[in-house]
Amino acid sequence: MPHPELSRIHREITAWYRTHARALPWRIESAGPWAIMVSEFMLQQTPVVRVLPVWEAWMERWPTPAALAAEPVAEAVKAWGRLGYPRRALRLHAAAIVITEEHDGQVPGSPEELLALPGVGTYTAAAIACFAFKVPTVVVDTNIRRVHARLISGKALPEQNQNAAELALATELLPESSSKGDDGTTLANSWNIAVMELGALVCTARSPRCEECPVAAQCAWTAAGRPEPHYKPKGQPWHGTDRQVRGAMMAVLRHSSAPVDRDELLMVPDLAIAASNPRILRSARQGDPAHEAWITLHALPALAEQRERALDSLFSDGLAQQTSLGISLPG
DNA sequence: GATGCGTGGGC
DNA sequence: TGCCCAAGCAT
Repeated sequence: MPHPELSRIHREITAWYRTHARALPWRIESAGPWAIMVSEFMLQQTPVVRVLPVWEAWMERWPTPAALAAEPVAEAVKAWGRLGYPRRALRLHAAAIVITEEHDGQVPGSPEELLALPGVGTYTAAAIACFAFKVPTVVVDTNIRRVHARLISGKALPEQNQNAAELALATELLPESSSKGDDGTTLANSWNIAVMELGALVCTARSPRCEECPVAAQCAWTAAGRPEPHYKPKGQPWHGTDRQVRGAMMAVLRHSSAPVDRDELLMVPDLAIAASNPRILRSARQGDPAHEAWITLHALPALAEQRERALDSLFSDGLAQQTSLGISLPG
């Protein structure tokens, strides 16, 4: 059933967005589909403040998909820096190649075509279509899910896994796109970005700023007395995991101009041994990021077997390759 | 559908 | 300090 005050909620949240939205560079008028697509890849599980400088450098260096596609994928991985989840850099590069070869260098505008690109899933396809091409499609991300859970369903948090009911709810809540603005924007486009921003700035996961919320009076969660979550989010282990070792190995590879010897990557955790290693000594200048990466890797108390496993997973993900000269980022 | 996948900041 | 979280995707 439709929410009794839905059109009021549409107005309140989109009006709030117009006065409170952050001025992000991929939101300005001149930001094209590629700029938006790059931002969406980087923003997958990574906060805006950390994306900003990397996005600026990326767009400066690769202003078009073809520019990125023309470079070895290792350059993309290095430029990705410390954003995390470096597989995203591989996929963005791969997507740039597909766009260059199959879409005449232009980011496609339909959710279906976007979905076929590497690294583009349901959310990213919808987001690019909505924000870059003004397609009035349903967008569902973690912010939007949380706002819906509170505002409509009266719960502190959405379910741990997105389900069909959430998609159905998001579809019901999407405004009609009967009238278009001068730039082709419909209320549906504005609604999607506005709800996301509300979730990011006000209706946050922890310590929501309900006193600043434009729809606090309509909020089912507030009306219910803001009950606690009905489940405990399960934290991801980090210390001592393969992921930690992978991350440290990737940092070494990013900073290595030459291929790295396999035995050095797998060297047993021992700072004394590491510090006496000729390669590491060579980079032992003060503040040298390459040296820092080596020290970090060899300070990890990881078993030899675990290091083998981590390295194998880098190979199978395509983040590292074995050449006759040693291990390096993929060509 | 449950897992694995980085990184760093905030509380 | 340790834990939680951040515009998900692929398998």
